[in-house]
Amino acid sequence: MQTKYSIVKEAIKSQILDGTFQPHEKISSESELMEEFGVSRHTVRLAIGDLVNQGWLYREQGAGTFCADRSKNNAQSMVEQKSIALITTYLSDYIFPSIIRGAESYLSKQGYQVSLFSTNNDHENERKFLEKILTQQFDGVIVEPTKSAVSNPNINYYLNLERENIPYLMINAYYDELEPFHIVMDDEKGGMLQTEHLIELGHTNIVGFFKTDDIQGTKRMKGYLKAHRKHAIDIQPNNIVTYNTVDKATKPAAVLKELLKEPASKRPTAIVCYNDELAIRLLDILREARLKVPEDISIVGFDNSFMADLTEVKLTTVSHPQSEMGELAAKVILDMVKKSKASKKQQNMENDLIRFEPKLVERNSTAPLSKKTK
Amino acid sequence: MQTKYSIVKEAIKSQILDGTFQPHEKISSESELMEEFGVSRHTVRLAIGDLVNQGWLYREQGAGTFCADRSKNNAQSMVEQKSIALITTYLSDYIFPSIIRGAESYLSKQGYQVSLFSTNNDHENERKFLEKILTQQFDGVIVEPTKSAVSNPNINYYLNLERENIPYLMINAYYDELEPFHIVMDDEKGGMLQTEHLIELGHTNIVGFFKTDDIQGTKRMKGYLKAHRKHAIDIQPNNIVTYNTVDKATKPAAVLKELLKEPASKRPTAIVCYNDELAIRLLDILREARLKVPEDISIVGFDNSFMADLTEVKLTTVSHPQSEMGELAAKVILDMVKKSKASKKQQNMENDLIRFEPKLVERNSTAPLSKKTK
DNA sequence: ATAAATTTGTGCGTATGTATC
DNA sequence: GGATACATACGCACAAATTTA
Repeated sequence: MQTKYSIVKEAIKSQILDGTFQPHEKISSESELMEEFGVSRHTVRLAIGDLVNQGWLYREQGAGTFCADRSKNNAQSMVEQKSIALITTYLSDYIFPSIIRGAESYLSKQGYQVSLFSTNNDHENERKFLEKILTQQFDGVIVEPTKSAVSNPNINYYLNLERENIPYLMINAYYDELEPFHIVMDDEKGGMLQTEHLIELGHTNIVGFFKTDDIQGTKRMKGYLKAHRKHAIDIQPNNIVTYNTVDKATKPAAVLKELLKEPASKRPTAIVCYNDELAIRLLDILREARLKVPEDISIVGFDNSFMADLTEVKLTTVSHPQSEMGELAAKVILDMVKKSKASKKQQNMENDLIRFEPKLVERNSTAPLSKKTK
Repeated sequence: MQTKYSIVKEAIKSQILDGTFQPHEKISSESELMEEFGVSRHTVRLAIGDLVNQGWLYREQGAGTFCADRSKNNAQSMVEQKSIALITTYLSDYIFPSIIRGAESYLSKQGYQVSLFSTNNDHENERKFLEKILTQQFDGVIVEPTKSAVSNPNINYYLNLERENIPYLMINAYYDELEPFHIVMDDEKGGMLQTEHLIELGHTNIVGFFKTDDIQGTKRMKGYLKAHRKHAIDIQPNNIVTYNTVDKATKPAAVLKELLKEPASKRPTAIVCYNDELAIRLLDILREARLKVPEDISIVGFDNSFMADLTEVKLTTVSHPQSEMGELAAKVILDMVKKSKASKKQQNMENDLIRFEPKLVERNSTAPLSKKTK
């Protein structure tokens, strides 16, 4: 070892080994080392660069160069996996592909790999995947909660993620027990928008269909109720219909059929739907009943999915950021990953959530209450 | 990656992965690389330095820089990942989510992890992902080819997969140069089914729209031609319309508009579409032109996607196995993985493909040629 | 066999950009 | 906002090892 940079290298290494520099302690800056050893900055950087590559040091731009904590990943051989896990309820249906795409494309661009897990809204699957994620080493996890409105049996697995310092965040909804960072719609406001839009069009007999095993559905329902209260409109007893994942294909359609049997004066003149998927389903029922949308009955969807634009009657609906939400989730999780790697300890985000503002998207499935149905 | 040295780095890594540089072969000298990339020697050295540290290259003073033999250091802890990579063109659109779901659910059940990569039908992205897959260790790869009808610039990467004994298979289409195992529709027969159905309904002036930058489109077109020949029907010169991914949103719609300007006696009475997505798009055009489907004009889609059932006019279309195809692909790839692990040498499958039989799904977008348009 | 050319290794100076405190 | 520290990039010079004429 006679080269200047290896002299510097060895000197620094000694200082680490003899405890002059403790783990996470800042070492001298490059310019200080220049003076100290009487070499150029380039030479200092060569030495430090080698030590960084060998895991002795790590650099932080703007802050300094720090002694690494080598007690940790000794055997780990730094495979540089760079992968993020993405757990969603469904992956092929509805707006989920768009959300996933937003996340996938951003993460790909950043050189991360995306591993997909879909729970089919089943807690058992969620548990299996969390186990897998804990076993292998993922850098971070994006979760779309399974049945977020009911209590979650897998809380312990999430706590383990925290213990192992694997950052995670939730989208669309969150488990209340955990208070994780989450990115959601303002679903309550969305529900209000849907309902107020109809009220402003003159409707007072508005039936609402809400899926209540996830948190979005309960919040949208809350918005529906609030809108009625705000405009001092009584809600007909049969006008709130709740359903679950299991009966989503049958119950709302059946209930609507029943409601339509009422005489025209009593039956609802407008429908608020939990989402576009349901709205499209109900459109079929209305068509069968020979009711014209929006002349005879108005209907509002939620999520502004591709479906809203596909049918003959273009749906009035509420915007959902979809791929934008996915991309934001990707950005935030990478940020969390970076921070967790740097500090190796629990971080606290300034905010614990990001909320997207819903907007009403007016198309032609809603119209003012017409005379004949009055 | 915008820094110059990482551009150089990635470029060199690509050349290693695509086989330009074989193990122990000398790569270009630093001064050659300077000229080639138009950067300073310092930058070249940074790039090479990184790659040396990561084990891609080794340097010999006075002799040159050489490609390392990476097949050796597999001692690398063998984490028993059990993961499969899935490369598709799109992941959020159309029938792809269903295919992916079929594969994902099966692989999950078998304890495999699924990593998703979507190319957006761009060869450049496909290359990036193949590099990633070669770098990390995947057990197997399912590929949905990007622009399968045009020659593929990434053939070398697939050959490298074979060299490294990573099994792969293709779905929906395949690269002709490679003769990989593939699972496809019988697209030619599908095209015939579409066209014959219309011919049997009495149509003779049938316009066909085909996306010809993937192999499915060209095969479906072939089926369209065959059906005409079989029934000895001449094809009007303007009745074959081809388009590509880039102009799919504009060209077919514009061409159809032109065709509809013809007098009723000359204009087509039926349309064969490359897929349902296009059919839905064209339905909009027909609606604008105040033509009733199927009374005034018949239209046939392809793939039997969820879209076919969503619109006011339910599309007559050709079945696509979708999630079934995904699941089969998953089964086959696991089989190949098992075999490749057992024998450690090139396997030959008995068959080199599985072909799904298409079936016509009759709904109400097609009708017998009516008197008035005759 | 020797000299010349080539190629990597070491080292310095300088400038600009960007992140952090 | 300003100071500090690291990140990227270009230029030059000479040394040491190897190959080639």
